[in-house]
Amino acid sequence: MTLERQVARPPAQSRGAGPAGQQAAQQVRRRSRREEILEIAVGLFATRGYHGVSMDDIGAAAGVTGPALYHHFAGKEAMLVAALIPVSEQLLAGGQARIAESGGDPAAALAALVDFHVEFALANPAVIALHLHELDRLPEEPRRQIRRLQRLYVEEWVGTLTSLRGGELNDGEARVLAHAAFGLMNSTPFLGGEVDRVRRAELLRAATLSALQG
Amino acid sequence: MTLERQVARPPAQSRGAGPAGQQAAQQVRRRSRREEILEIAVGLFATRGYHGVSMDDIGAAAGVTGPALYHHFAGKEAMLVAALIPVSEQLLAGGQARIAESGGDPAAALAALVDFHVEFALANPAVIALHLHELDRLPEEPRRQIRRLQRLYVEEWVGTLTSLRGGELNDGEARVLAHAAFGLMNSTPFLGGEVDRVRRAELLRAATLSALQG
DNA sequence: AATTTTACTTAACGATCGTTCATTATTCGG
DNA sequence: CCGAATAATGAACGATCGTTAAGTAAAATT
Repeated sequence: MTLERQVARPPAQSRGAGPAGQQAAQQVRRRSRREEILEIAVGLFATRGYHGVSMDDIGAAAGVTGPALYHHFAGKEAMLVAALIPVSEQLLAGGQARIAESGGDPAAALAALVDFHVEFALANPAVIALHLHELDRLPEEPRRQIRRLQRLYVEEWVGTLTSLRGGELNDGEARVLAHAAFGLMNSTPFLGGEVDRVRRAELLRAATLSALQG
Repeated sequence: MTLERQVARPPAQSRGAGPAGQQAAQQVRRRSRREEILEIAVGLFATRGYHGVSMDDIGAAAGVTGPALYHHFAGKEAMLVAALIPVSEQLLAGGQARIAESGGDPAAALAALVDFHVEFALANPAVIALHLHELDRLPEEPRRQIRRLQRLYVEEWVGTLTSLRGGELNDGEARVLAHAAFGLMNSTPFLGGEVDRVRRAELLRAATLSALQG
């Protein structure tokens, strides 16, 4: 009843419990333990919701107790922030880079944006879901920072769309279409297998481009 | 510190506290109190998450204390079920009706489905958001029932899509596109005003049809 | 007018949660 | 070999949560 926790972390016990943590200390610690725990927490948050997961749950999934997490994160909210901020930054940076590489051609920029976002969503379904669902669980300060990054990313899309269809769309309408495109491309975490990943990317790319080009 | 709750329910005090609940007892109870409370709860669930809202919160928003809610619902989970089941039923029934009215023409059926879903999403943004985010917070029994209804609704779309593009799409691929279309059309709760509702519906309809017709 | 029903209140319960604390074991630089 | 640093443990805290229970007052019913 009290000690049925260490389920994850395959060979485990390299720290703490076991008699000795001997071999391959550098290889096994390929990623810092902090990032390892963060990835586990993101998965739990994504499937059961931020409030639906306790610190003990996260610890158990990582092979430790709940309080042990406080050696890596200031608290539960800090884990959510640490998961969400890099996503917003990567999306914004990636979007800006794709536009810059398109040399002023709006059609090429849009295609590059769609390509980038579809790949990102397929590669990080859990974080995308978190970003969509759990942003409001954060306190003012970090939430505003994330929303600022999100807004900048959206504006990259809005600018590209108005360059392409400025005659028929004002900024507000382009924003509606941008969010619609995100909804379309971010639908990918909601379906497991059944269709090959490459084919799925192809379908989503084509559908998004059709939706945005009128 | 103890009695700062009755904020909502405009004239209020027709029951309980006040000296007398005199006029228009039939008109004011246009909807049953149960549905009134349910609508308030859905709004809170949608914006702050199921676990982010307490029974006391819901009660306070409805002008009563938390335990008073147990006269209308068996518990918190029962409120979520009562909110989600009718949505699934209405979507399925509406989708089947639109297809039946299209007399075997797949193109007309798809247009009718898109029209119906866009109108539904624009009319019920909070319930749509709930349906997307909080389904996993339910216990097995009602969750399975809702998922069954959802699946049947999706299959209506899949059938229509394969009738229309059967040469290029198998069932799994059509399912990916159907979910993508839902993501697109359900993006509407994520943007307040700025664009007129009629125009928004027009943009979403056109984008969805373009996305699905290849 | 008496009685049942409905809607609500306050108080309290057991459980769970995020977090802190004191302690212990392991790793590593000098 | 020693001592600081790191990582984790079990116990415990205050707070909050969903829920139950007992009692009250107005509305509906008879």
